[in-house]
Amino acid sequence: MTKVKPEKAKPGNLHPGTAALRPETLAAADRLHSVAIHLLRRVRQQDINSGVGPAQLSALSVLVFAGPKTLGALAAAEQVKPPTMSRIVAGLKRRRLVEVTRDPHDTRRTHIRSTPKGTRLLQQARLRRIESLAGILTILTSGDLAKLNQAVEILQALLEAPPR
Amino acid sequence: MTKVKPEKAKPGNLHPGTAALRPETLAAADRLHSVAIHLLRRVRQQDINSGVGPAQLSALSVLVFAGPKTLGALAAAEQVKPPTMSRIVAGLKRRRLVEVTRDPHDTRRTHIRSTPKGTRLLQQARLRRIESLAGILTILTSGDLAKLNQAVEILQALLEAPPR
DNA sequence: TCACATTAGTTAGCATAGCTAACTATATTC
DNA sequence: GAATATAGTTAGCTATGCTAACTAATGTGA
Repeated sequence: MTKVKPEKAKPGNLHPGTAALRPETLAAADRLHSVAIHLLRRVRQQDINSGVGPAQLSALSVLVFAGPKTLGALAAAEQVKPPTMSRIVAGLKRRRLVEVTRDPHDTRRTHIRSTPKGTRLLQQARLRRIESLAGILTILTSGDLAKLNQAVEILQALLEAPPR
Repeated sequence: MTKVKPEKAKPGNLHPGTAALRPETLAAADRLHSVAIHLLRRVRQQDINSGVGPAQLSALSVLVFAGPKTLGALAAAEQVKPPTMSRIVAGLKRRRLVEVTRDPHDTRRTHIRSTPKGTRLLQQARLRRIESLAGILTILTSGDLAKLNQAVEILQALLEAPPR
């Protein structure tokens, strides 16, 4: 947290360029929000077993699935400022989960990549999460699972659209 | 983070009492997991405007929507240990967002309730989140919105079922 | 070419948030 | 009434977020 203390805001004018939101859209957003929170809270418990903090795990995930990145690019991907990412990477490096090299053409830049150990650890942590979630989903009928998949597809498309 | 460093785990035996998970269930869990992460990451950006940290905001949310709680009950609701909640409540108290009183029948216990200021702040923060999410959902056709609502209902039921 | 501006990361210092261990104070139990 | 159990707090560690200020390297332009 920073020292910012607005603590005052006028609801209704938060999306200046957006027309008034319909009540049913707001209600849907509310329920979706709540369900997403509870879902992730459930699976997040699994991460304790990895022995690595959430920010390090998340950054490592980017490196494993999107390939090596410079520190700045990694910070941007994680929506975090460079000093924060600098420390997260230091932690990963200390645990030998990533390798850091200097760019030969621009020695200001650093390239960060997951080590085999890092990739292994991430895959296991990810599997634990996914399995814990899948364990919940097994109760579903195949029909309900299909409906769920449909909704996930809709949301994926929505999130890929550029933010207005 | 604590000093726990298992960093080793055997996938496949993580749910001892659970039969092997079907690949399509795992795939569905994977996609659902990913979409939930990106969704919440998007709305979480709104919280910066509240001037209160995420743990305080979340605890305040419990107090506003579920009513007053003892420190222990609040810690349990937030899946956090008592010392952690003790500090979170101290922060909320310092900002005059909650009131803390002692139980007259058992003076070890403290009762924590949101102040009007706390309730106002939370409602505004919540509205910002919901509106930012609803803003994304407005792109949807009413058919897609209905499908989404269905899926949310399915998930709600699933999460209310007791964890095995 | 050399001064200046820009860019990439790091360091320092602050606040928040998680934990365990150890403590205080109060209730409960035998 | 002594021992035990329960509710919270304090102390001290790690981790994660920020801004401000720094170093070092690169790019630009007169």
